[in-house]
Amino acid sequence: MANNNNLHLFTPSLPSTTLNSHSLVHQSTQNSQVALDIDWASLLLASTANGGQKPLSTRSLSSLTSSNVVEGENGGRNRGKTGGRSKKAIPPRIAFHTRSPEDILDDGYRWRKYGQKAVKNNIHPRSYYRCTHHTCNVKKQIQRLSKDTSVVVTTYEGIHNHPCEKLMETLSPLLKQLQFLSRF
DNA sequence: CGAATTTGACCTGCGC
DNA sequence: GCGCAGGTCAAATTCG
Repeated sequence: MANNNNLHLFTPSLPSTTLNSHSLVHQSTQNSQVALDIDWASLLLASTANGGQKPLSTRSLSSLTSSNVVEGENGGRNRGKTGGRSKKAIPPRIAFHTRSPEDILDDGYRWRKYGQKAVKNNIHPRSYYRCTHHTCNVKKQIQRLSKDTSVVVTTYEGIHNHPCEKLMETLSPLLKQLQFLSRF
């Protein structure tokens, strides 16, 4: 893991699949519960700042990362045929270890699955998700550890350019009320 | 019926 | 250069 300049690895374990957008409940190996507050936005920004320093060596972290996807258009079949692959953008990546019976953590965003792949040395397949927001190409990979099947590794790639939908859902009535009250 | 998921094919990068 | 492994696409299928 020493050569993962671009990947931040956290190992909180969740008792449930609910991932609050601002905090995690961290369960250590001794089963003692520790509240862990995380400022997600600053985490993401921090990883961005660290981002473009050096190319991430692929296939590291037991194949958690790879591909250095070219942003946006030109995916898929006709790639490379007509040449001209531009410089690779290396999006920031953050990996979470979570102890959960469920694979998919509810992080407040909506994700659409676009692939699943069997990974070497792991009986569990890796799932690939993309944010469903049309202007947002944040991706995440979900993989269960073969050693400890109760641990799910979630790797986020990129930064959301839109607010968390669930958070906005929760906050919008409050905001409306605030706006109403501020008129007085 | 539209949205989401599944799944096989295809593409790319890396190691030998 | 070749083969392997990982990542993505898109048609088919399933689900709400």
